[in-house]
Amino acid sequence: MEQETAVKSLRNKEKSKQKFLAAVEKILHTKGFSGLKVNDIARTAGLDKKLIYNYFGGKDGLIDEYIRSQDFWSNVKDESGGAAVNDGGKTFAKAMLLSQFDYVFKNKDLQKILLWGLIENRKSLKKLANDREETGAVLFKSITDPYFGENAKRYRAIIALLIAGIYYLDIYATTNDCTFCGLDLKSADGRSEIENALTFLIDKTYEEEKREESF
Amino acid sequence: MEQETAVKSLRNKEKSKQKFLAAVEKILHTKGFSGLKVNDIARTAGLDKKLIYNYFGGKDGLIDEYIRSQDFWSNVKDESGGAAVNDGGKTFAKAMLLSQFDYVFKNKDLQKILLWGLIENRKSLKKLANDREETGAVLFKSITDPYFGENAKRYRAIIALLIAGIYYLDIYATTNDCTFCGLDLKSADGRSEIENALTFLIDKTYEEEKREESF
DNA sequence: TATTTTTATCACCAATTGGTGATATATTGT
DNA sequence: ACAATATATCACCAATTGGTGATAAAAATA
Repeated sequence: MEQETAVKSLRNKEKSKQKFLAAVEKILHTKGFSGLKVNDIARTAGLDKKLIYNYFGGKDGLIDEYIRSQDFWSNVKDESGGAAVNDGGKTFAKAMLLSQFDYVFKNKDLQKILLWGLIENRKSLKKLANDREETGAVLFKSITDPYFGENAKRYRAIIALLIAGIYYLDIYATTNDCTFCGLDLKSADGRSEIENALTFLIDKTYEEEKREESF
Repeated sequence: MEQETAVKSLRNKEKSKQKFLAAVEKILHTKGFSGLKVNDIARTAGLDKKLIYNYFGGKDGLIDEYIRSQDFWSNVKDESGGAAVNDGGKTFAKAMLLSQFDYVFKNKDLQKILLWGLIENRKSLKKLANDREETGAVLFKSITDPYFGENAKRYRAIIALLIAGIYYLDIYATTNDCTFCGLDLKSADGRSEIENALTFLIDKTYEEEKREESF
C-alpha cells in the first residue's frame, strides 16, 4: 500500500497535491481568482490537469481544499494573548483593530479571500466567515456584552463598522492608488491617521459607557 | 445624413447602442461582471456582437461607456440639499452616512461597481472613484477642515472608516446570508443597530471637538 | 523477475471565448 | 427608380475553456 517515508520517490501523490495547492496560491496572488483556470493551475504546478480531477474531484474541490488549508485568522487571533480584559475589552479591542488593519494590509492573499467572499457563494468561504464569527462571538459574549449591558448590540455594530471599514480600506489601498476621503492609504502618514481614528473611536465608545455605568 | 426624429425606424444606431448598454446592466445585475462576455451581451441585446466592435470599439469600450453612463452618486449627493452647515457639518455627515448606508444596500448595481473597483484596474472605474473623491473634497475643505482644525485629518479618517464600513457591510449583506459580528445585516433590527452606531460615533466625534474648541 | 497498483502523461473532445471579413438589408439622398 | 450609405447579420477563425478515456511509466508487491 503506502509507505510513511514516501518522500524521496519521484512520484508522490501528497507532494503533487501540495504542488497544486501552491499553484492555486501563486495564481491567486498574481492574477486573482478570475485567473484560476484548470489549465493554468496544471501548468503552474508542472503537472497534468487530469490529476486535479483524480485528487480533488475537480477545480472546485481543489480550490475548496486550498481555502481550508489556509488558516488566515491564526496569525491575528492571539495578538494580545491573555491581555488585561478587566477594562471591558477596551485595550483588547484597540489592539485587535490595529493589528487587523496592519495584518490585512500586508496579507494580500487574505484580501483576495475577503473579496472572494463578497462575490462568490462558495461553501468553504462561508465556513471561513463562520469561523471568524464564532471566535468573535466568544469575545462578545464573555467580555463586552456583559460590560455594555443594554448597549451591547450598539457596541457590536461599532466593531462591525470598524472591522468592515478596515477590510475595505486595506483592499482599496492595494488595488487602487487613488486616495480615499483625501487620505493616501498606502503612505505611513495616511495609515497612522486611520490608526489614530480607530483608537479615538474606541476611546470614545468606552468613555460613554463609563459614564453610563456610574449612574 | 441623420435625422432628429429617427425613432420609428427599425434600424437605429442610437437605439441599438442603448440596447447594448441595457444588456450590460442586465447581465451585471444577474451574473456579475464575470459574466460580461461579448457573446452573452450581444445575445441579451438581441443584436449581433459585431456591432459592439463597430459602435464601442470592443467589449472594454462598451463597459467603459456603461460605467460612464451611470451616475451612481447623483441620487445620494444632495440628500440634505443645503441643510444647516453651521454645526461643522455634523447633521450633514449624519444624514450622508445614513443615506449612503440605505442607498448602497438597495442599489445592487452600485455594489457591483464598488466591488469591481476593488478587483479590476479599469480607467472608467478610477474616474468614478475620483469623482467621489472630488465631491468629498469640496465638503471637507469648505466645512469640516476649518471646523476641526488640527484634527481635520483625523476627522477625515473617521469618515473614511465609516464610509468604507458601510460599503463593506452592505455588500456583505447582499452576497452573504451569514451574520457579521453577530448582527444580521439584512434584518431591520440589525440595520437599525448599525444606524445607531453611526449616529453615536458622529455625535462622539463632534462632542470631543466642541470641548477642544472651547479652550 | 513478473505482476499489480499507483502515479502521471497524452491525445482528444465539445463548448465557449474574443474577434473579423464578407455580405445582406434597410434607409437616405438624388 | 437609382445609387450611396448606414445598419445589421452571417459564417468563420484561432485560442482557450473544462473535462475524459486510453496509455505510459514508476513503485510496490508477489
